[in-house]
Amino acid sequence: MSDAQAPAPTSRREQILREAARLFAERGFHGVGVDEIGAAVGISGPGLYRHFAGKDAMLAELLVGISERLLAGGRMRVAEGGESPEAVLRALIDGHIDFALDDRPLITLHDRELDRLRETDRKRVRQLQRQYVELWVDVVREVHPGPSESRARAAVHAVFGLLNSTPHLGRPGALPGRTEMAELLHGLALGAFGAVAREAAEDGSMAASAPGA
Amino acid sequence: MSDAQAPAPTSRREQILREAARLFAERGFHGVGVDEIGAAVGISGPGLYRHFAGKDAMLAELLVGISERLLAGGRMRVAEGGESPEAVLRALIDGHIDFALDDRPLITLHDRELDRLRETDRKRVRQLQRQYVELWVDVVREVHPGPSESRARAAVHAVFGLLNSTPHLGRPGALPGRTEMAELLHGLALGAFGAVAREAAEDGSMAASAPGA
DNA sequence: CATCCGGGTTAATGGGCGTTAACCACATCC
DNA sequence: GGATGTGGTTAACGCCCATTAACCCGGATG
Repeated sequence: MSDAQAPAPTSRREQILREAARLFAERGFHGVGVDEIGAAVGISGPGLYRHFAGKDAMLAELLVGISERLLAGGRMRVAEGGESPEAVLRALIDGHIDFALDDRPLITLHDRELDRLRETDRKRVRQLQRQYVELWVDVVREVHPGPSESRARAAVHAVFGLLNSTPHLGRPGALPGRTEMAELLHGLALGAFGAVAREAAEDGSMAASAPGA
Repeated sequence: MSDAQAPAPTSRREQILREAARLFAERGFHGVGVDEIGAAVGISGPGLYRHFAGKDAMLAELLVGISERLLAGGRMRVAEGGESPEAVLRALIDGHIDFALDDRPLITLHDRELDRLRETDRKRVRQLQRQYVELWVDVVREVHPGPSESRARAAVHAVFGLLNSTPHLGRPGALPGRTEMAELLHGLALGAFGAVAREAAEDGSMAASAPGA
């Protein structure tokens, strides 16, 4: 009915990438054999070389791809510009959460296997990541004008760690479902950012804030 | 026979472990060769086998070791029991931050290479981790009685991600120094935990979704 | 002095794995 | 209906690397 011979729909290549991402995330780049990746998509062994130059090329495409999509998504949300900086920040957070929850394996790879790339690809990924971070930093500083740039940057890194924590979950149903999880993460991230502002306001001394019990 | 155990403070074995941790964290377990580890401590190649049964044994000892130390530290702080649950939580946070900042490579390994362990070691590490998490969950719920247990657990996981974010830093001096960083992370973690309480207070329902079942 | 033995060394072994070679089947095009 | 190209297959090659073998040396031991 749909797609008959459209220019490369969702087949093979992407299927391979998806499975490779999952396997790499589970057992690490070096921990996965080419044969396993093949098996995961029904073909076996060197058949993959009809689609990719090699194992490295798969990883490179995955990492560059996700970095680009993250940055593009972020830029889009910033460009759309909500009614306020706060709205933009919330949009950034939600976008990142969607990524973390839906593309869990990719998020894992993103900060785990970067060093396995060829110099040139690695530089590209790093640059994209840096731009993404700076995007957040700008928005955060707009919302919370207090803290220094380096503080804001560190906070952004930390919140990324927080949002990306989903991959490290305990398997069973010991944790909330997706929508509740998204909502919770959103709140945690906002709370963290709020703290950096509050802290800067009070400065130095310990917070010890027992919020109106 | 004679147990002339030299009280050697930092002896070989530990030196090897430290270097192995650093290398594993940098390039992944499979990414670093036995020869490299040897070279890092001045001996070369199979000389390591005078100290360890094999490469796996090193990783196992590292992961079990860090998990035990984390849990022991946590238990100690809980046992000491500050003047209030809040104080205990702050102590837990500070302890974890010290770990994350001082034993960066180990923290990295901790959630990166767990699957490379033999079944038995892996189970042990998982159990230690779980106990550590539950320790936090109890304290958090004492401080913030609102949220459900699964929410609290997810929040703890997320805050771990936040606190462990230090390894993923950009290299240069684009980030605060150690003491400032510790203080900042402390504030972020508290802010995040505070948020989960506030959030639960506001909409107060929907917590009843029993997982699993 | 002879003997252990802890801690090293280099050389050999062996398996795993990425990649390449050689070959094949089918659809499409002219 | 033969040429062609696309997506597979299995077998072979070669490297990397963990582990083991065989040998060695300095210092306690006695």
